[in-house]
Amino acid sequence: MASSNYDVKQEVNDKYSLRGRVFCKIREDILSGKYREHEELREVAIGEELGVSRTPVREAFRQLELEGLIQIVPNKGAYVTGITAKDVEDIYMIRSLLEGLCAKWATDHITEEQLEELEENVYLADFHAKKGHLDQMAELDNRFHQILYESCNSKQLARLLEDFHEYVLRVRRKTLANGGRGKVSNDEHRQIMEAIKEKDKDRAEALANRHIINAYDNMVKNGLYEIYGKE
Amino acid sequence: MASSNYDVKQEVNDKYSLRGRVFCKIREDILSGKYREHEELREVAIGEELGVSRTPVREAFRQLELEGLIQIVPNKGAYVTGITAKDVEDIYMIRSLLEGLCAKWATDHITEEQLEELEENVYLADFHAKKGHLDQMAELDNRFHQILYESCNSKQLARLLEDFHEYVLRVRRKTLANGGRGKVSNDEHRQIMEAIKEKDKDRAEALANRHIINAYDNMVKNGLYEIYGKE
DNA sequence: TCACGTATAATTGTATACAATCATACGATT
DNA sequence: AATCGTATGATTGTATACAATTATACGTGA
Repeated sequence: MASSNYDVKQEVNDKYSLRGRVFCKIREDILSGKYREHEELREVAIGEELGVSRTPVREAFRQLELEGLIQIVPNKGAYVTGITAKDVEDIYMIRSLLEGLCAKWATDHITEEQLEELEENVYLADFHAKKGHLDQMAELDNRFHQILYESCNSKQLARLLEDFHEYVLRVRRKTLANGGRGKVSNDEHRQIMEAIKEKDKDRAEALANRHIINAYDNMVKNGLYEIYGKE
Repeated sequence: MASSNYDVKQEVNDKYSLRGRVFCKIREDILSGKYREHEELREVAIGEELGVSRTPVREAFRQLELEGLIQIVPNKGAYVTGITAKDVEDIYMIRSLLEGLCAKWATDHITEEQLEELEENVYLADFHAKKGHLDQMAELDNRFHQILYESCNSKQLARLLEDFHEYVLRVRRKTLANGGRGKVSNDEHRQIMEAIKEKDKDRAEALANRHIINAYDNMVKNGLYEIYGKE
């Protein structure tokens, strides 16, 4: 599962280079929760763990800082950024608008192949929802949105949404594992897919908008973001 | 003028440290057009120019890559990213939505002081518009939007908008220097300010939306983005 | 003349060494 | 006992050295 989540960065940051590997590894460790919020990351420790010197680690840190995953205090250290409840709410509201725009643009630019993959995705997800296969559901959900990003014909928007998508991974993973939402979420995917298929871009936009808001509401309803600080 | 544009990054990247200075300097040189699109940036050359070694330069490169200003090809080099006409269009459309959201949120959270500074800003800009003071107009325009970013009560949204705001600086600067738009733009600022003052968040959102679209339309109308490639 | 391969130079990638800064602990002074 | 100052250790910041990779130039062969 992790593979598809981080592949996204390959273009800008090929993970087969040392630096790329270091970057991806630290990022994965943060997103997976291995490094906790406000934890201090030491250059040598991480370097030794990954078998590299401080240099690649430092460069990875600079990037992670700009991604917002860590915060570097000059001459002091690097600390894992805490995501507050407010941050999560903001990001979902922003994402709602952007996913809507993405769906609208995708309606104009999606290819036959991409549309078919969307249909297949929804169909498969239906199956896994019935079976209760949470990992596959998460994977398919990722892929559904990824297809839309790819088909919106905008590198700028795609880059932005990919960043957000990953940023809330810590939260989102827990959300999908929650009862019922997987099925409902996929129904919303189907509606979005059908709107795009019928070239109704305004409906696609509105549905995508709603889809993200619903995901957020569901998260709040289940108190899933109490895990984050109130600050 | 440059000072206020780059101050924004101070928080994440204090410019009084060596690395911060290097980062800001290179960024400024790219935004100002000193380094042209697709130009290759060599670590030693820039290091010598700034009187530092390759290490801080490399770290700055990593950040600039993530900001989208340069692209690093492994084992080859760092190249200034070209902004295409399509990129500019996309960014304005995205910004339109986000500036709208920002204005909406600002309506709820703006303080008396911030509102007063907005009023003062609009009043002053009116004066400079009549006098044809383009530099001051640009400065006030930056500040107007910056105040909104600060008053929207969302670090996430503010960070995003600040990034975009800077990203299109190369374009925007030319736009404002264009006849008439300065005055019209400030009129739109006034309307937005008044909507916020009257706590009409939906109107503020719609006006802010429109404000960015208008800026873009004006740019297109004047053929100002022909300077970028068509790719 | 053109194509290919090798050698050399240039540039980036990584590791290490040293300098500067910050945190901690201990002791002196009040 | 509490507080301040200093000393020591730990950590980051920067510079440099070396390795790996890539680009260029030249020469050889067809």
